[in-house]
Amino acid sequence: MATFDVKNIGHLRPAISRGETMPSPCAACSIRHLSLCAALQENEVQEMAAIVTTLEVGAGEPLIDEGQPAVHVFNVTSGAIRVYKLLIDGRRQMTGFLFPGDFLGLANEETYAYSAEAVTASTVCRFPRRKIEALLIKYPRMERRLLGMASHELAAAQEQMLLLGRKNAREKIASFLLMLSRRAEQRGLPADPIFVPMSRNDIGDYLGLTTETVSRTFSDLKSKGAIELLPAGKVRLAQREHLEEVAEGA
Amino acid sequence: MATFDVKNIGHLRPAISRGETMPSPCAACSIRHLSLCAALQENEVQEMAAIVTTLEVGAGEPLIDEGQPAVHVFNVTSGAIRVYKLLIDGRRQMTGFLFPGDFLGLANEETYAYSAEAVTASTVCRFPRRKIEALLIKYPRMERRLLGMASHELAAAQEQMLLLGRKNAREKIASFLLMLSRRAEQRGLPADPIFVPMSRNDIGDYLGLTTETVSRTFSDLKSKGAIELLPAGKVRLAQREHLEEVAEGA
DNA sequence: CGCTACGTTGAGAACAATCAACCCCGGTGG
DNA sequence: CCACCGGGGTTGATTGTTCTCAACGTAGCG
Repeated sequence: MATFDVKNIGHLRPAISRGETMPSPCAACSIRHLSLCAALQENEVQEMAAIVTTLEVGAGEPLIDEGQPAVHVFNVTSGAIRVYKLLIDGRRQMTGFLFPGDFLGLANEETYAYSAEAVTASTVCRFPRRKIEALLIKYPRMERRLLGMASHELAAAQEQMLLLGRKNAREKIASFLLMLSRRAEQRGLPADPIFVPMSRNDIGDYLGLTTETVSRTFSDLKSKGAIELLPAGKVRLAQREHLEEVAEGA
Repeated sequence: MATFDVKNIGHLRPAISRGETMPSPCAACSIRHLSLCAALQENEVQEMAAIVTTLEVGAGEPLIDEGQPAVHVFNVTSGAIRVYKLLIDGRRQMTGFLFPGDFLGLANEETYAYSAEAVTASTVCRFPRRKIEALLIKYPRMERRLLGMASHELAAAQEQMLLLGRKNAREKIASFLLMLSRRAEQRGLPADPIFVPMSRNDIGDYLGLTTETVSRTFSDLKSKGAIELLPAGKVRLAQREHLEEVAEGA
């Protein structure tokens, strides 16, 4: 047990600190085309680089705590982040899994409305919210990009509501696997043997199911030949067409 | 059965047409402070008025069909609108109920990702999407307001995911009634005897329940004295504190 | 080498869905 | 005028999917 860590802060290790003396991490950012920074021109990237801090977050470590002052926004650059809300008795609903390029921390209120933790060891770019807001005013193109990302997220949230409210366990799992596949593809990773870094419990909390039901449903899909469970958390979508049909409720 | 109506179009009756010859409907708009137009100054309101069409939509009539080209955006000015997505076998998930001031039609893609219908007779302001986009570029303040509305909606969507994935029937109904109460209050209506214009079936499709479960849960809350069912779709929240606790999962 | 976290599988329970009957009300047409 | 019809709501009986509780296997790690 660490002895001198400030709670929820000490684990966040700056990997590369403020931009001025170091080479800009943004210039070489490999996922910029996916991120908020896609909207930026060269000189604007400089301004972002000047206010960014690159952080490493270990597996399971918190990044955001619901209810805390919303002083930072983040951009995921590697790894996977889980975002969730809790009921007071501890029931948890994952509202999303974030991958490189995804944005995190948008808040209307003065406090975060959700919590976020690393699923696997991850790196994120952290920006002071106030400074980002100033940049948004200065560069409307960036604000437009952010609006685009927000409305994209909104569409995804509505799709997830359809899943949570109206799909059964098998349809939920099929939808989930296909979602991971599509997002991997967007990032230039293989669309078929997909990497599933999160636990059965995490998946359950994302889909409104229990660990056991997730496990049973995986087993069921496997026994029917629709998927194959490979070592190291990889899953092969052996019958993608079939999975698509199941996911749509056909 | 109407004989000459163009399908899904004929029922949309322009109440007041384009702004130029008519007195601007926007100038007297009573819910402007709640709407996108809250961000506008007098001369900017003129520009909105120039591109707006005010429509009346009868109870049950469609406003948006999922998959159709997203050529308009809307602002609700009276009544109530239901927004939903369907699975191919007909299962329906309501993604929201919209009331005066709420915005509708934001789309990243070229087509709508959801459908929308009037719950009760309603009026909406309709704007050509292209022209609104031009105004957003011209007036960044308006774009900022829209981003604020989008991130507010995103927070609401996450709250709804928590409800759909992790709350039981009683908690869902309690949350729903309190949501209606808060939104009525925001609009200057009484927060307590609330008006519930939508059917049990609509409520079920919003909460991920069946009609029967919604009805039973209402009856149950009534028998426990938590609510009172008044005539004309009004509901009294007799024990608001208790409902709050139930809704939070306490 | 044991501990813990995670995953799987089984048995039984529970909550909500399904199927069904009935009521009430408003609209329509005989 | 009134009988009929259809939609919405309520309630009951039964079913079924998922949850809960439990046991056990396995892999990683101190």
